[in-house]
Amino acid sequence: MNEREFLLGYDAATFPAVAVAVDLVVVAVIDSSLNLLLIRREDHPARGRWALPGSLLQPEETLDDCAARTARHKACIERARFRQFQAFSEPQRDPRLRVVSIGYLGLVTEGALRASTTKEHSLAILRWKDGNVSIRSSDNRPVRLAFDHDEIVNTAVRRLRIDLDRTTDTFALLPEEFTLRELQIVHEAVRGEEVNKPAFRKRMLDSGRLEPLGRKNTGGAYRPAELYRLREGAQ
Amino acid sequence: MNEREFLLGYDAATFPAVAVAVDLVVVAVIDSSLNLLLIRREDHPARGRWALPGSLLQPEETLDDCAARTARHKACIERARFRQFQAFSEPQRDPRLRVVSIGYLGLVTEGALRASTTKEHSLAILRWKDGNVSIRSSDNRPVRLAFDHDEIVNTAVRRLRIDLDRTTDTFALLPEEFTLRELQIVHEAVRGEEVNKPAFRKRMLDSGRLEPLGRKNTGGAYRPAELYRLREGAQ
DNA sequence: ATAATAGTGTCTCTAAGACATTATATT
DNA sequence: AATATAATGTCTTAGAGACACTATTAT
Repeated sequence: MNEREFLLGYDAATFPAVAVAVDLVVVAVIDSSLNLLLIRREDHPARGRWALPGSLLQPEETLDDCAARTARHKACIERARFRQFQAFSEPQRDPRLRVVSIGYLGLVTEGALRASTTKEHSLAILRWKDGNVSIRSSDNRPVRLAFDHDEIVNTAVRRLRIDLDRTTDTFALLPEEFTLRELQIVHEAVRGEEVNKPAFRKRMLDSGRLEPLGRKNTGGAYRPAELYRLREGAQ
Repeated sequence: MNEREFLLGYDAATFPAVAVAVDLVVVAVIDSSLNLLLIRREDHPARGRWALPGSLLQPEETLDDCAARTARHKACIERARFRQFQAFSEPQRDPRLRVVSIGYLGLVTEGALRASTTKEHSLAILRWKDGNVSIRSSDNRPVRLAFDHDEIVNTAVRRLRIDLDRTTDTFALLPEEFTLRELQIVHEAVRGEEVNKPAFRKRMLDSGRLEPLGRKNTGGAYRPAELYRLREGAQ
């Protein structure tokens, strides 16, 4: 029997029944803090609770495709880049059926997050609290998400912090043109602590990632700051 | 309808048919190089090719459980800690059926890897080659693994390098008691480049991760080296 | 004694933190 | 002119790389 004959006779129905899903952690920096997009569950289970936007993986799509589709349809996010960070597989994590969920992190600008917060959406604030991420509502009350989504958010923000200097993903939290002060605020929000200004500026300017635009941000109060953008092809 | 009633009536058979699997990247350092455990495929598809040890996720187990089970049954590895690093989801990556595979990295000692290399197993050598990982047989010929396992290995070794200083996982590549020179060789193998000796020693000793044992490795040739072990609870 | 490896000292360079100072626009 | 923020300068400290040197033990 050659490989072709084998495949023709293979019974694809004999594998264990598992569903695969994607859950999105969509984050922006607003008022110097990380903000998280939540969606209210309209149906059981956990009806009425806040949760991460998610979808089941469809037969013809990759996980990246599924994340992009979920962002479009459930989070009104069109252009963000989503990155896989971890799979969650506790057998009872979804009471309906066995779902292995792949967590995806998407970083967007404040404007994009505000634009995608509709009636059934909400924003929560993420703060570092002795080594963990605490999720709070805008009136500073703790929020407990549906399913294991608290854990998914925790893992996502840890990964975000690890990748802060290692990749250029973090720049997706800023508009195309930004000032060094805005970049510093983003770093402070991700790290959960203040950053030394001269050292930060030197490090960023020496990194080769920034392209000065030779223009300043008009419209702000007091002295305007130089504008930069992420250099094309920067690692 | 409350949540309990909803769940009783929920038809779990309506989700898209996907199988979930785990693939193991089992690595040790032998002769100053990263070595990878491979298993020969006995059945179609890709019969006769070298592949990573893998299994389908069973209904009652987590992905971590599945990785441990696969290590026991398909790689003769009992005690290693496996860490998830990425999910692979190209729809055609397995010709039999839709399989989303979660890559797991396990670091073991040279002795453990040699002990688990049976008749149907083989070792390949991993080398950094201008930004990618090249997989070669012991006689230095390139090896092409089954399915997308080349890509899985590549991703695993990148992750290993990222986590080299960030976690204490790397110490699993060494026996319980080791010398600083052996630790340096492990770091050089993972990074794919040489390391400055005095700086490396200072950095390791200052890290607080090492506990000197006050003994030396007897039996070696020439001057014996101080023995250390990973300090309990070290981050 | 010799050889080979273990381990250290010194110098230099770079990066970061602390803190103060200068610069520049808006009010 | 006053003010709030942008941007830089200086000093210090810590860590890493280069290179040479000393130390120790098997042969």
